[in-house]
Amino acid sequence: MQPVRLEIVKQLPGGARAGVLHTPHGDIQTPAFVPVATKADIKGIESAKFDWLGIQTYISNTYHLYLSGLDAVEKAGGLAKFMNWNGPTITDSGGFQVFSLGTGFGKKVSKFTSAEKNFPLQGDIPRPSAESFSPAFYDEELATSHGKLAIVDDEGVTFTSHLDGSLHRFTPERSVEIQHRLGADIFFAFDQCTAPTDSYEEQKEAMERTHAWAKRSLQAHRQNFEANKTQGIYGIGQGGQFDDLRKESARTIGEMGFDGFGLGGSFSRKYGGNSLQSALEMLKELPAGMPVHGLGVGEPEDILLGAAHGVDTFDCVTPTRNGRTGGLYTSEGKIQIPNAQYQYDYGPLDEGCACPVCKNHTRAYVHHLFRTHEMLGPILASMHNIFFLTNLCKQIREAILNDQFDQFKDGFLEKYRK
RNA sequence: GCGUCGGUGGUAGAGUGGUCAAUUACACUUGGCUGUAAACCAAGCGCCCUUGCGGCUACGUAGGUUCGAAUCCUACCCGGCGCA
Repeated sequence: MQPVRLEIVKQLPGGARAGVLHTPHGDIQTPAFVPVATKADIKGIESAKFDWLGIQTYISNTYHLYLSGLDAVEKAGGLAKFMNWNGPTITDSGGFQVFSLGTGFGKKVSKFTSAEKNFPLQGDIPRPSAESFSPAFYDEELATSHGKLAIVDDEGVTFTSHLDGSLHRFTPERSVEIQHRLGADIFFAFDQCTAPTDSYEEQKEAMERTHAWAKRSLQAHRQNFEANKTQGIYGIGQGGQFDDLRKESARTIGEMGFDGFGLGGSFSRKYGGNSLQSALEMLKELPAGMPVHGLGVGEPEDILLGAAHGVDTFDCVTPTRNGRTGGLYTSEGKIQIPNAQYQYDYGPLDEGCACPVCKNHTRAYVHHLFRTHEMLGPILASMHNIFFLTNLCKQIREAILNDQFDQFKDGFLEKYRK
């Protein structure tokens, strides 16, 4: 019996579907929004409040927990127990950090043949073979800030810790091993993330490397008998904004035998255009019934778009990062609660919102908390935002079940976009 | 009363003859945030306009020295401290 399985309750002709994602630690009603708990916490919100906010599961990060806390998590009995959470958990592979700390961070990226370089690898870090050091990436800004390097080669990734500049190395096998130790119900294969602005050649290279890493990640997982019974592994597809690459990637990953599929890439506007639409082309190429997760998809419009195509789960930092920095989601679009206009606004954060924050507090109060730099401000804002997105998914699910998805979507967007 | 130190933009506080409409921080105004190097980042922040290495008014008040003053001199006003 596979540990992770999607039960499709209803699927519309257009692709949108409502289902139940079964995991060893419980079911997830889909579509579902998955808050990000990078370092074993949804920033500012303890697990006891998760139910209250409609949180069914969350996703933590391999890279961050590897750098600090891995042993403590493992000794506690895994991510969920460590956080005193009795539901399903997910971990991301760390592939995004390679992108975020490497080529995606800053714009000055130059290539060189790293086989010529003599890296000061320490301790028991396995040195990659010279022939595997094909064109790699060197980030000048990172090198400047740490005096070190961020490198991708075919075997894996050598990187410097953003915390202390120390040198580390991830391979697909290493990422899987760490994720086994974290023990989440669902985890992701190690991949190479790209930016929408990357060229066709760069996307193709990253996609092919991701495929090779996916195969190795899957193999590393299947070889672990215990982990196979208790954890499901999702493969990640890449391809940027190029439909042919996306389809090829989906077919390749789709037939490898993963328990689920992740839409990879970065959908942030700061890296260029929006490649989400291209990524959604992947769904048509996947095996029927395979659960699909949208990695880093978290703007309401994007969740609606993804759900319309059949994406089952979405994770994103948007509710917590926006919330922490003063941005609130409302049914009439995003607002900046610290702005002067809310100083004497004694209405709820969002009219009609059923979240615990809106029931108990006013815009004027949250505005005041931000102005005075009280930590409760970012916390309340994050809570409201998370509820907004989990509730959006809940409404999407109900709309699908009631054959009213299109009406709901159009109605929501019309109001949201003002 | 005498002596002494000081009065700079919303606040604190730099500057002590030209490169000063004035460093910096905070405050204020606004924008951004999509698998979290993020309780963050960015822009603006005297007035005017045909927005320009533009004009005008500004560093307690009033004069003065100087080609040129927030910066030097004089008087006055105000404040801290010390002595009477």
